[in-house]
Amino acid sequence: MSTPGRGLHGHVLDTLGPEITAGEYPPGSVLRTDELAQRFDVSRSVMREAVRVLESMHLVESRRRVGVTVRPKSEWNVYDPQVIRWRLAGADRPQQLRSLTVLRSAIEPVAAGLAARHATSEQCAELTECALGMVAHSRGHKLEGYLFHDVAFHRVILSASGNEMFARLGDVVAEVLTGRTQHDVMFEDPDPAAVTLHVRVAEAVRAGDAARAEELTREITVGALQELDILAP
Amino acid sequence: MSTPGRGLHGHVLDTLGPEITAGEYPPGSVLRTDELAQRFDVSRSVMREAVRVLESMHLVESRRRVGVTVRPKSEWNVYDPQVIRWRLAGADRPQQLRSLTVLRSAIEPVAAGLAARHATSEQCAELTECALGMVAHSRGHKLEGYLFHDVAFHRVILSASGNEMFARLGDVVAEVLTGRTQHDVMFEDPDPAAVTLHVRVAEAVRAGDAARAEELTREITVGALQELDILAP
DNA sequence: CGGAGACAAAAAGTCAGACTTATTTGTCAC
DNA sequence: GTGACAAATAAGTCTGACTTTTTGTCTCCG
Repeated sequence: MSTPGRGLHGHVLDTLGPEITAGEYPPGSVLRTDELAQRFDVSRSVMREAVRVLESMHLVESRRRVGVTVRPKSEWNVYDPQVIRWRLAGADRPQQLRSLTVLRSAIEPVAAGLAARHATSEQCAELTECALGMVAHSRGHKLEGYLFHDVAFHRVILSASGNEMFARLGDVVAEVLTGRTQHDVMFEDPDPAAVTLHVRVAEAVRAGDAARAEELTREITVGALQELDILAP
Repeated sequence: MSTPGRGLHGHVLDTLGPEITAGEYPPGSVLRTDELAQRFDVSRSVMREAVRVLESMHLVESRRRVGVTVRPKSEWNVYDPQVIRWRLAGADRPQQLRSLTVLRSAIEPVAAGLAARHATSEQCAELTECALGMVAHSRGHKLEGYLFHDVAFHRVILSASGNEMFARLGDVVAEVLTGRTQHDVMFEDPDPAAVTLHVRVAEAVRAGDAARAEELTREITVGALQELDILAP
C-alpha cells in the first residue's frame, strides 16, 4: 500500500508515526532529535526530515531549547491518509473505523446525488459494471471479489460527484470497506438488501434521478452504521 | 494565522507551496533540489526538509536521478489545512470555496443532528450565546461581530457532534465563512432568514431534536450554496 | 536493424562535524 | 519578590564529502 520504503526517513516514519498515533507518547511528551536519531541509527539530517513530516501532520511540534513535543489528538491532521492508515493499523482502529463510517454516512449520499447530475456516460457504465460485479460475487463466499467491486463502486460515485473534496475520500472509503471485510462482521455473504441497493443506486445515477440516488445511498450508509452499532436510540 | 515563520524551511514553504498549489508548475514538472536551494538562498538540508513536507502533502514526488516532480492536483492532500490555505490565497480560490461549501452542505446537517444527541448543557449554552450574538450583530453593518459569532456557532456544532472527523473541519468552515464575508457577497447585512435559522438550530439542539436540527442546518447550507450559485437547475 | 548488456553521468540520499541562535532556567544583586 | 544578566541546552543551519539508484547511451553481437 502507498509507498513503503521511500528512504531511511520513511522507515523512521513507519515506526514513529504509528507509535505516536497509537498514543504511546501522551500529549506534551518531549522527544529529543538526537536521541531519536540514535535510536533509529540514522543521521540527524534524516531524523530532522522525519520530524518535519510529523510536524506538518500536526502530530508534533518542534521548538528550540525544548525539543519535539507530542501534540494532543485534537490537533492532528486526521484527514491525512497516512495518519488514517497509521491509526487503522493501531489500537484505536475501532474508533477510527466508527468515525470514518459516520463521515461516509454524511458524504456519500450527497456525492451520489451530485453524481446523478454530473456523471458521464462512461462513469455510468463503470457504475453498472461494478454493481453487476457485486451481484455476481454476492453468494458463495466470494468476499474478495465482492469487496473489489464494492470499493470500485464507491470510488466511481465519489469521483463522479465532480467535487474534488469528495473524490479524495475514495482511499478512505476503500480502507473502511477493506477493514470491515477483513475484520469483524461479514464473515458471511453480504446482505442481499445492500447488494440490491447498490444496483438501484447505479440505476438512479444513470437515470439522473439525484433525489433517489441520494436516498438510496443514505440507506446503504445507514446499513453500514448499523453494522457498527452506531444508531439512534 | 497558524505558524508564520517556523524557521527557514517554513519561509521556503510559504513561497513554494502557494506556487505549486496555484498550478504554476504543471503536473510532471521537474524541480531540482540544488536549484531551489540556490533560488531561496538556503542550504540543501533546509531545502530537503521543505521538499519532504511538500512530499508528505502529495504535492510533489522526489525520485533519485530524476528530481522533484510535481504531482497532478488529483493526488494532492486537499484536506491538509495548509494546502487549503494556500489554495484559498491563490488563483483557484473560487473553485476551492465552492468545493468546500459543498463539503459543508454534506457535513454540517449530519453534525447538527449528532450534536442534538450528544451536546452537553455547556455546549448548548455556548450555542445559544452564539446565536444571540449573531442576532445582536445582524443589523447595522456589524459584519465583523456577526462573523465572529457565526464562526463560533458552527465550530460548536461540529465539535458537539462528538465525531473527531467533523470536529476537525471547524478551521475549514471558519476559512470559508471568513472568505465569504471578506470577499464577494455580504457587503450588506446578513439575510435575516439565515439568522433566524441559526437561532432555531440552537433551540433544536437544546431540545435534543436531531431531525429538526439536521433539517434546519440543511436549510442554512442550502442558502450558502445558493449564494455561490451552486444549485440544481 | 534491433535488442542486450555494460558503462557513465546525474541527482537525490546519507552522513559527520562545526557552528549559530533562540529560549529557558537558574542565579545573583537589588 | 523582582528584575536583569549569564549559562546551559537543544533545535536550527551550513558545508563538504561520499553513496546509491536510476536512466540514458553506447557498444557489441545476433
